[in-house]
Amino acid sequence: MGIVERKERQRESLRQEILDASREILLSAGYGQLSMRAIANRIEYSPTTIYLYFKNKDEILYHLCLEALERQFEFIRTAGCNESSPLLRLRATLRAYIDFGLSEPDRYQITYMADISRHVSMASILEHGGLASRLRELMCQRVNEVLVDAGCTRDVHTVSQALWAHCHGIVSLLIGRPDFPWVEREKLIETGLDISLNGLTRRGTG
Amino acid sequence: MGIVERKERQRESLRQEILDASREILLSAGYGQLSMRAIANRIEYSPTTIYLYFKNKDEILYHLCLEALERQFEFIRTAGCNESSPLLRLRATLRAYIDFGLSEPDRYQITYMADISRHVSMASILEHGGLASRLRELMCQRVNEVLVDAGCTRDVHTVSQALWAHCHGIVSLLIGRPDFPWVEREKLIETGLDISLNGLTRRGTG
Amino acid sequence: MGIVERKERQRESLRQEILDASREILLSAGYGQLSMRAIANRIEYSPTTIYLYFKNKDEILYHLCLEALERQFEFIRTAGCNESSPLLRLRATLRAYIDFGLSEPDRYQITYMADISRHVSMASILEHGGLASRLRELMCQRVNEVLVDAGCTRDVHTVSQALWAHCHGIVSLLIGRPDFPWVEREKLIETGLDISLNGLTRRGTG
Amino acid sequence: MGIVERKERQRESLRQEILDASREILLSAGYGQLSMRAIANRIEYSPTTIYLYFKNKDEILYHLCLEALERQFEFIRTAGCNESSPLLRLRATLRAYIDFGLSEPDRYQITYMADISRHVSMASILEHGGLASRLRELMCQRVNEVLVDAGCTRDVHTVSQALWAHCHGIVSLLIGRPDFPWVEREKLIETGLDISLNGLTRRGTG
DNA sequence: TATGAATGAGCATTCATTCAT
DNA sequence: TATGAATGAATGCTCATTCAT
Repeated sequence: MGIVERKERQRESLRQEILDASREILLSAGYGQLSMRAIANRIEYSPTTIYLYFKNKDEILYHLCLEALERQFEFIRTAGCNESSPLLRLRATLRAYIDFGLSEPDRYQITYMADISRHVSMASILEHGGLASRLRELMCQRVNEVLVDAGCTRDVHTVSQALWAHCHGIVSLLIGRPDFPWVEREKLIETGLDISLNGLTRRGTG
Repeated sequence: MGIVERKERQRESLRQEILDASREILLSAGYGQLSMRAIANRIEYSPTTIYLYFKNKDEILYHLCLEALERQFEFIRTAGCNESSPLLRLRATLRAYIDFGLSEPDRYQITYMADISRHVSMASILEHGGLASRLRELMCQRVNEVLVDAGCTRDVHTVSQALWAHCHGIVSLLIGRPDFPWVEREKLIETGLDISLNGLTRRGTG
Repeated sequence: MGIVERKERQRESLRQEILDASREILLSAGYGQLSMRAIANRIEYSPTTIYLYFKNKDEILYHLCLEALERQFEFIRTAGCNESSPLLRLRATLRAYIDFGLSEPDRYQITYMADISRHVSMASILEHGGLASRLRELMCQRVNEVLVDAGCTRDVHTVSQALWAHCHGIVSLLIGRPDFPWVEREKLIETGLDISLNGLTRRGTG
Repeated sequence: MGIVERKERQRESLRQEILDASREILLSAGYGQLSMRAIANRIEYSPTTIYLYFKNKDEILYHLCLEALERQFEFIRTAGCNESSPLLRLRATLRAYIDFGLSEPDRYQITYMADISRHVSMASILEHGGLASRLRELMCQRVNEVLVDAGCTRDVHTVSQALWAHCHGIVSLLIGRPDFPWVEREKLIETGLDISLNGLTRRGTG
């Protein structure tokens, strides 16, 4: 049955090539340039061939989102497991979130592209396999540990969302504005995390 | 010379109508729907007419960005001037940044839309009239006051950029993910600011 | 206002050219070959131009049907008015029906093309201006005169429909099977009418 | 040799399935929907397989026509053989023609579909096995009997063609315009035959 | 016998833009 | 100032067919 398997692998491989090509176009040239022809061009197949692997353009977008989310979850899931304190575990998780965005900027952005969410039911993706909610739970758990440990009474969901926002802000600006005169990237990230995490366990002003 | 002036005013008025129509389409339907015909339809003129006011579509986008930036600057500039302490002034400034984004989401997003920045030289916009740098300076000044006041030795640019990122994260997520189960908006914002500003003047972990 | 009128005429003229070209393609090459490109080719304009005159392909088909029906009605309406007897008037009307089909075979066939009726609401066309019902009424009236005159008790609607069918049979076969070894056309038509009309006023077998 | 025979039978069986599927699509959805993929879908084989049984789409159409004609001939051939008079035999033959069209509208229409005759050499079909000419001869023979019997001097070919046209008119209208407010079908058909046959043996006006 | 992979040609339609008026 | 006419280029998608297996 080696033949069947080889064919299977070939098929999967081209399918992945299509997704890769699409992602590359999406990020390098924008949603407006993501045409079936452009994809075909890049993978050096005819446009028709794409339809043998995906029903239509929207399905490509759907799987692009799905795949991006899966990668993100996998990347972040195990981060900080071995850290000794709740705060370090949380910090490692946030850092992993940022690192994923910076190391796979195309995949990161895809899940935030407005044009895509108009063509793909983001809801259906976000709930697929509970990926999104599992990520959210992971974050809440890490935050909760810290709050408990510090005897802090803040609402865990509020804090989680705020921290998510902070990290998203850093990633999306660094990715989206590459020409801006940023300070040294590592310093910016660590300072950002410092500020957020220092402030987390201290009595607030508001 | 009243006639010339009136004509000038009329001209300016239609020009503004075009920009308004474009911005509305951009936000309600997305960049993909922003066609010259769609704009023409909305202002109830022929598509050709638009070319009398703007050289081409990209020029519309350019002025859309410009105008958005001006509004943003105007909105933020005076915020917090009357506050009594450096920290409150900074907080007011950051809050104004967030409030602008939430009250004029269309204008806010325009300056961050990836599709647009591909058609418009963002650099030229950002430097136009020094708007961007003036905003940056304002922010740095506010941050500097706080750092000095607190005897904190952090780099002012690093902190400024981190805070900007935090605020941008909050705004862009709230705008971009309206369906997400956010905690109460006011609470999220204030908690976010608390965390950032509390952490700012405290000795960090990193 | 001469300019406006000239423009109006030009516009109407190209619109008609489009319809003519479409009809010609339809009949010479079949529905399957009726593409916007083919039409454009024939009128020597770009495909895009067609959309300035018709909203889409279906609208072209719709107007093609409409126009064909109008022509047919106009052609048949006055036939036989001056004839001296009811029978001669009916015969003239039927003959006009056949003659229309043979002299404008393309227009005749359009209203019977199955593929078209799948894209155009035939009902809406048939009832437009009551053209179809007016034609039906005309026919029934002519038939009724004959039946009354001959003291024949047949149902007028049944007879009308049967006669219509007979004429349609002659036209559609002569048009649709040009290569068949038909007897001399004039003889066939007149014999067909003879048979139908002779039998009409005679007591039937069934 | 049983194996060979079984294979032969299997082959013939799939071949027939293809024709059946094609005919069904043709009538239910129209020529425009008759694609190789649609056929393949319906017979639950791959599109490629069809090419093992038919050289191409046109060949399918060709055999569809052929088969339809054979069925029609078979249906009509024996009609009226037992009738006692020439007129009743002719009437039974015409009635059979109409009944075939109404009971197998798909097969009937196929031989008259304009789109098909563009892809299939109708001439070659009509002469295949002399089916068409044998049908014509049958009709002429039936007509001739009547004319002789009635001492009528009309040309037998002219009359045959006229009667064929009459019957075709009835069938094609009833099939092609199912939504038209027809009088009761049986009555329409019998009246049509009455008129045609009554008029046949009576001295004409033309 | 049967099929999956692949493709070139074609389709209806939309868009930004130009031109003459 | 404003527009109607026109177009070339592009888009997503379908189809009949071929080829290697």
